[in-house]
Amino acid sequence: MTKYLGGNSVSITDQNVQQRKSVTIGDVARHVGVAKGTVSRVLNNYTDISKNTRERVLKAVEELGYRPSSTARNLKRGRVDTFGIVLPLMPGKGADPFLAEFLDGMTRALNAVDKDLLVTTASSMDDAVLAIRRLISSQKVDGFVLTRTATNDPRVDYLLDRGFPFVSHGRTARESEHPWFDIDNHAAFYAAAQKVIAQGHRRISLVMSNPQMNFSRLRIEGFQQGLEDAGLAFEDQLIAEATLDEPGGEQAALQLLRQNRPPTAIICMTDAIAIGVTKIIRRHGLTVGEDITVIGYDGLPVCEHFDPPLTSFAQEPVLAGSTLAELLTKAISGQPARELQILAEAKLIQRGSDGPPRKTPEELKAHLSTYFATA
Amino acid sequence: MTKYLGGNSVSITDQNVQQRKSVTIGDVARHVGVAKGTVSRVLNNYTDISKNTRERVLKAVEELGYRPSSTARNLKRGRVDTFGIVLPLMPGKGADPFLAEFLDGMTRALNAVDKDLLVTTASSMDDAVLAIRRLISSQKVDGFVLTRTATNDPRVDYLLDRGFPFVSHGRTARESEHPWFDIDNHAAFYAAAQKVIAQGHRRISLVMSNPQMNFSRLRIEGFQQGLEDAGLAFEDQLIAEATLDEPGGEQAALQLLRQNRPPTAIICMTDAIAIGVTKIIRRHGLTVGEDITVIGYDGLPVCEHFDPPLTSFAQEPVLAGSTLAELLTKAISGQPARELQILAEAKLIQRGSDGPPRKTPEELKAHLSTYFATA
DNA sequence: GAAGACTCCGAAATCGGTTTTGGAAACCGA
DNA sequence: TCGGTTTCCAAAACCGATTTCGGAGTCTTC
Repeated sequence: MTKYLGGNSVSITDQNVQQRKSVTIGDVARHVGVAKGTVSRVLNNYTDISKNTRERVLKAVEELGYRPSSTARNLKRGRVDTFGIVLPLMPGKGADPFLAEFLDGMTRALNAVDKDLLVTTASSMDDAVLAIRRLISSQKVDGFVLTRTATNDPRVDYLLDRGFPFVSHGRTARESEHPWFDIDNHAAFYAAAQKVIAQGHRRISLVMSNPQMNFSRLRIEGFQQGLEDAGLAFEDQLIAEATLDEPGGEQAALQLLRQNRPPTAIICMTDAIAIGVTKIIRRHGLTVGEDITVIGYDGLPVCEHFDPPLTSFAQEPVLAGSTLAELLTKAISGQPARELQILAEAKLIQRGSDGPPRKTPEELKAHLSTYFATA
Repeated sequence: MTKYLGGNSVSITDQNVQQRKSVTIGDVARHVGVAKGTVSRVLNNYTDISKNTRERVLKAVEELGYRPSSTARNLKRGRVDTFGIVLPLMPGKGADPFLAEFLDGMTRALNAVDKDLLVTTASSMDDAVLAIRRLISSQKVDGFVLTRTATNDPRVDYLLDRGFPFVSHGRTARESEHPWFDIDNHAAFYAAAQKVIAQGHRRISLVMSNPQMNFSRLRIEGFQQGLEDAGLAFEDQLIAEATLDEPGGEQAALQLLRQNRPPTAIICMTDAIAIGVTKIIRRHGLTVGEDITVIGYDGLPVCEHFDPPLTSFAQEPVLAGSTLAELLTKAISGQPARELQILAEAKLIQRGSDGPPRKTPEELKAHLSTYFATA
């Protein structure tokens, strides 16, 4: 499986030997002929330093290439200028396609205020709490960014109880008590429902995921509200629950298409689910965007190149990351939580997978029954 | 675009006030009635501690919930038990779909040895070097993991010159001087070439990317070798260069299909390129896997659900991450670089996008010319 | 029973910064 | 000229751990 290669190599040990000790504040002080404290005060912009001394110190800092050791500084200051993020590992598959951009947004914002990001992973909520506890007690971070927040989130409970600063990506049951950034899921699914209704659809399905997740619940409620405001009933049989991946979408689609009066529009909780749904529809000889409308959510870049390109809602992961970083920075500096709660709107990206219904539910059924008979 | 919501909130300031100072080694020592040094020795498993004292100290540690401050420990120890990774942000789009799993592999391996991972991003090599320099001089990390290595990589040069420990994901021009983990790209593309030749293909294209990237060069050479060992010529006109994304694949495919004798098999440097190629082929009324064979590389999960599912090479991102973390740990502990170089094989995942040629190049041309005439 | 070895642990130095304390020199007003 | 400010900086304390040094007992050993 794996093999080892040799090579004429300089060992790391040799490298370490080369690595002369780095210059300290004492070196700078000695070089200028002042006390360590004076150098420190210059670098931290204290005002009680004469112009002359300041310049001499700065010159020496430049010459010697001095950079303060963050470790030493942190020890005295009692903070580490580092934020933590515990990435939730999806049980099965389905990596987060926005992760890189999200991290980019965060680190970019953090760089601007000279902070860094410590990343770790966890495959369950309990693991996540454990990881958080470890990082707090060893004092490796000043605050946390929580993603994939659940309505009742043990991480939130733990951090609030402990009084440790954090921000969440997504609201929670205790949203009034902490800073957060969220997308208005309710509004998005309300808009989606209204949109397909305006196109003429009357039998509209929702493929939802476990409503325990906060975003899931809000999307469901938005959808329901959208139907009701248009005078349509929220029929249980038009709702399918699915796991957050393609197979989930496939299963859900099968369930929906087997009904007596299949839906002419299917709104999906995620793009991954929409992909699964699309696949099943196509496999039954129907055309997505004409026979059946499919709308996703996430705005995955890859869906743009599908056939037909998937109509979906866009997120802005870079913005989310940078916003969260800024919120956390402010929270740590003492700003109250209620001033640090931001709700952003999702944008519908209209592509090719939606359109007015071309067939009635009955016509769909007639078409489909031939397929199910042979299958 | 965004709006702000209020809420009855407990401010973070209040949270901070709650947060009583954490227990230090001095508290433990006082509680037991020993010196700080003794507590430290117990916790670091020194042997010159009596069983009795050890137990009393451990009990107190347990009772008080003491966890050493990593900051203070690091200051004295001169290392921070943290590795850095600078994620390259792809210029345009195309986030790394394996990032989450890769990070998971790394952090999992690091957790096992009680270390952490500091992440930052950079959108160019120069930025990356700058970020590395900043992290080194402020002593925030003990070593680096480099990804997306280039043959002549300024990060490698910088780190080798500075004698700072690192491992690279992918080999470089100076591969003998540092630890690395790599996939045998040469062998994979050699295998791909041999495979389609065995299926009966004789006009075989390669869609390559900028050969300045190390992996790119190796794949090209492997492909070339595969052809030559089968007695086939490496024809320049059968080679197309593309950017590492779908549009790149589309452009390259157009170029290849316009030729007088179009290829019956197209081997692509990445799955993203293969997706673009597939799209163009289908758009010209041809069937992938029958009329034209397409093979990708990366084993993107999403390609499994394509139509037809894309034949590709699998990576194991979790393994890559954990291996790199272990290599770096060993490198820092002084093991020579030549013992820390691991080459792993890629696995071909056979799916539906390849098969024996059904049309000759001439037949393809005949079919295509009608398309190009009308287009 | 004295010398030497061994066991166990207290005291203090140390890491590299920040912050407090206090004092010398300059300045200022009366 | 003298007390009172100001200005500027040296010295030392401090953050919380690790590590060195050395010493008080105890145990061998001849």
